[in-house]
Amino acid sequence: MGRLVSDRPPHQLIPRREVDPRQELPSLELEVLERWRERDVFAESLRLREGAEQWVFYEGPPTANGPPGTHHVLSRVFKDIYPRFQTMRGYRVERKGGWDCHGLPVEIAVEQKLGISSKAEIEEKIGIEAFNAACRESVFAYLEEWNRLTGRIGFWLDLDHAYRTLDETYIESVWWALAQIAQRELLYEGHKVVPYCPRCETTLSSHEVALGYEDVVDPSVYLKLQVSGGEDRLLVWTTTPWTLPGNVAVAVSPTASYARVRAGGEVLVLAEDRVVPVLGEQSEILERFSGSELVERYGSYRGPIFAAEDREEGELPILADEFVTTQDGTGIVHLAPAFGEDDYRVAAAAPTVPFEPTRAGTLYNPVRPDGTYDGRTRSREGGSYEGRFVKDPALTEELIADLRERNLLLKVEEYEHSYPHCWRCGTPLLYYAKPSWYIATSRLRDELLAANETVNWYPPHVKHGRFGDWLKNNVDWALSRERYWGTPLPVWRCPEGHVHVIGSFGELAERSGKTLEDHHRPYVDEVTFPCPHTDDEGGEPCGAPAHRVPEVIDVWFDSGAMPFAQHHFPFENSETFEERYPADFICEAQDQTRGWFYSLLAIATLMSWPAPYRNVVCLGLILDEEGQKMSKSRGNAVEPWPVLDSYGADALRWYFFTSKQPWDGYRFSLEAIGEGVRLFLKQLWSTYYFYVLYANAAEQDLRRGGADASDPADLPDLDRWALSRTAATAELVAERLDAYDATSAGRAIAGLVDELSNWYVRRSRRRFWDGDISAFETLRTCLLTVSKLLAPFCPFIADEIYDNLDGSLASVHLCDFPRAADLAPRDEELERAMELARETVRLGLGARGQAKIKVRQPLAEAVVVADGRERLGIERLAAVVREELNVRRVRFVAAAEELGSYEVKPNYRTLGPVFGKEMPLAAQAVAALDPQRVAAAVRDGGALGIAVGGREHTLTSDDVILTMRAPDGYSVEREGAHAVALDLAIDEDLRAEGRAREIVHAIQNARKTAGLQVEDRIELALDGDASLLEAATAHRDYIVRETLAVELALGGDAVGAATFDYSEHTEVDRLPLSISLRRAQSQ
RNA sequence: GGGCGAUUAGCUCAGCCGGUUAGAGCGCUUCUCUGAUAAGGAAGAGGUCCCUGGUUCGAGUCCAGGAUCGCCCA
Repeated sequence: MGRLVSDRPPHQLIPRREVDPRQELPSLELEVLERWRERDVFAESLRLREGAEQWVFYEGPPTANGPPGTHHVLSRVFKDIYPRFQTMRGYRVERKGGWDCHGLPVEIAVEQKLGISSKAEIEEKIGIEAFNAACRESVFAYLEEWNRLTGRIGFWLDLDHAYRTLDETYIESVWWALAQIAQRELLYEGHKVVPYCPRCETTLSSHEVALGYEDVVDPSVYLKLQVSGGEDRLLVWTTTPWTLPGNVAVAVSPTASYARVRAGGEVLVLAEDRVVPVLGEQSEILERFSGSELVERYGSYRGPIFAAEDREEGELPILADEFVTTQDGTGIVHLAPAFGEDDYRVAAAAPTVPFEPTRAGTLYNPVRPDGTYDGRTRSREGGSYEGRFVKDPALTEELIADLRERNLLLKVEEYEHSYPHCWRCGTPLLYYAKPSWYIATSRLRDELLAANETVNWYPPHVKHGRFGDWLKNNVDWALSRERYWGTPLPVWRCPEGHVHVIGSFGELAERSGKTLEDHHRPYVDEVTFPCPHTDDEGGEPCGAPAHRVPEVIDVWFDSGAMPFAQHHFPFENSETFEERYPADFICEAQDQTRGWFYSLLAIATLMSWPAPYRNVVCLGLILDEEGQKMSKSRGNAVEPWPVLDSYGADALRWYFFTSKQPWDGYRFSLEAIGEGVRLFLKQLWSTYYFYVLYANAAEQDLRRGGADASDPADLPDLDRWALSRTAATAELVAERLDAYDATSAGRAIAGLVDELSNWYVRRSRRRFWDGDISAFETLRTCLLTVSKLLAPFCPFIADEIYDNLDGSLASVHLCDFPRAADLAPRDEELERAMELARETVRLGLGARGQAKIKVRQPLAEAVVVADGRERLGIERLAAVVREELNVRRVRFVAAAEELGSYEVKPNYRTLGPVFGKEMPLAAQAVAALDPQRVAAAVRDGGALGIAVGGREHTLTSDDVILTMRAPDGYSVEREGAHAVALDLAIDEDLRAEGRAREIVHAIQNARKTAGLQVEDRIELALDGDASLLEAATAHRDYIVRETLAVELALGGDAVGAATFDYSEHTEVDRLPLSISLRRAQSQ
């Protein structure tokens, strides 16, 4: 941060400290962090807005049981920028942190640490109490690192009062919500078909399933099931014959084509595509019809396939559903809702199947949790399969033999496929319906969709795309998990089956007479109370002992409850909750569409509240430079700390904000971060450094000048231009940030900094050297405005600049965001004029380049072709053009005839809609006009008509585009309607001035080589070619002034090299020149 | 298999309501300027706007189909 200049009384234009032009940004950031801490800036920024209208942010809680990665930095900086912006706009933006504490990932981490891998081991070896204690500890293993990173990247979040989903208050709010849901009769016990290991008796996560795929050979069984009321037989294919006792229906594809086929004296029905593969070339197709027609025609078949003591012979329905394909098998599948997810879904939806998912008892499942049949299924001879393991090959043989005996079997083949096995014990997994608690969200589908309509999504396509589709296809929320570390499901049930949902800890204590300090498992499992259920007439309560069901709840319910649970609503803080509902802004990665974005909306809708958020920013994925997903196993993950240490947080933030729209995902590139540092942060820093350097150098002048700001109207055009551009940028940045478009906003700031650095400062150097107060005022105002605009993006460098150039508040983050009213008024005329002047300079430099004449060589005249307003604009800034092009005069020519002739083209954009199909003819008509007449007419506002297809049209100036044609014999650069020509004649006078400038340039280089400071005065002697000395004599004052020479000796006699510290021989214009100089002793 | 998104210069990205010679930055080549700036300026090389159809007077832009990549879901 440079040394503090403390002996200096404060003056508005004089910075507090000097600045290191080569400042390392990461170390600067650490100092700024320290300053924030000392001045308690974050808390102060909240205090400052006390009583102001709230702008609400919800933190989606991460889990702290692993280290934070680069993708977390991404979401955290986006969670930071908008709250900072809105705070500066005057809102009060509380930023309560949060931690997601429960769930399977935590349990798995603990299992690994303890060296166990099954539920049995948890319950028997470790015990739930010890296991959960370990989880509680493990979940915050990386809390320190999370907090450190959060601070380091400048994410202002209230970590001291972060909510935690494991807190008692949090759990109680969740229970309350579930009790509300139960009261609306939206909570029910059904089944969920899950991958299940019958040996471990445990459900496997999809990740675990993926671990255990193996290629196996299973029997592939073709069944022929006789339709009701006819002899035709449906050909049904399955590779899991053990599921046939659970069969309740068959399904076909509604759209596929099916065929009746005569084969071996029977008529079989199967998908037309499958006739040849299954039955061979010889089969005779009798008839074809679609799946829907098949359903209509047959309706049902004779079942059940295996007799059971609780099932009667009768008819089972044929259903149609899209999930059935004709890629293999027969295009007809059997449905056993207990053993297949599709089966379950289709059976549940069909009114003809006596199965209602919300009534647990209606699911037909003849297999026990250990993978053996219960006593119900009967063989052909009436024997029982009780106790037989369903995947036992011997049993499979018996089942097949039984089918064959009953003439239900067409054939058996072997089928090789990839099938999931338990990664722990190798047992083939069963898809098996496990009892599970659901929330009937599908009944609220319309409400969910309506709530979604009130939300602004960024990017917008998520609303009716990914998220809207998900809501449209909503299925009931499978809420329960047969695990340990989670919010216990507050459902108690008595042996009679009466269910009671507890809505508060107080209620539980009252009913049970027990008070718990920790409502996690296993403690809560031990609490019982007499069942309060009464029958419909009232009367005596049931009174049987009610025990809690063993499940915990889905962690997504935890985090989705955060709008109220973080405040322990409704038990306390009702007002706080109501003030902070809904959120104005949330932001997470796009994978949260089915996660937090959904759980928030679903719970709010279940509570009959409006949508819990108004604006959602969905971030994309971070890929590596090759476009590959970052992963630890692949070793291509970029860790945040090294990036922060070498480039800094501002650099990383800037990259995320401005390199592209965040929802498109990133190809993470250190090079791109470095580019942002070089082209933006360093450019800003050196502009700032320039100001500080010269303000300190011109201290005396600035003090004399007083601190009164000049009247903007009196400022030079260049100043007014810089201020106007700054105001324009401020307007745009606020507008873009309001639209959650940090990318465009940031790029606009970068554009402004570039204009300040490469145009304003470049054009104003001399004024700063001369101590021109209005230049200092202007640049300071622009830099301070930039620092405020930039504060939400790069909070560190912004704060440093503000603190040094102003510092009247403790931090830039306590300032108001720049408003139009506080800034100089826009002067759009001037902005356009400057644009033209810069264009003119560009063309002029091009002309110089073509003529190969260096810019240092002055020329007599630049001839600019411009007319009307353009001419006025450029004329206003002629001094700028003159200096930049190093010409003595700028002359304007209005008519281009002097430099060339016009060419006229039609403007398709305006003429197209008028002429439509006739457009090509109209274009021809325009091209046929005499360009000079068109130019004249347009200039004088005269009218010019064309006639096309019998239609007259009067051309306006917008309807034609006039361009310059190449002239002959001039050095001219043209673009569009502008052209610049240079007078290339160099007389003696110009030559001498050019040489004087070359000499100055050579002396400046010599000064630099000699190691002198910018402000050092010198004694100087020049010798060499006579014509150079002549030029030096002619421009003596100029040379003395530019090189800060207190003495200038010319010619050989004057040079006694020994008395100079530094001396060199060089060439100017290929003529010899020797330069000798030394620092002047006194000034 | 379904849904969503992406595809523009060697690289990273802009490109508005469809308008006729598609832009910027980086990188490369040549030149140039410079006492804040590892910067700036000029010129050059570099494009089948993924492909195929369609709509239109006119398509990078709108529509359909396809390809490739990514994500989500099966």
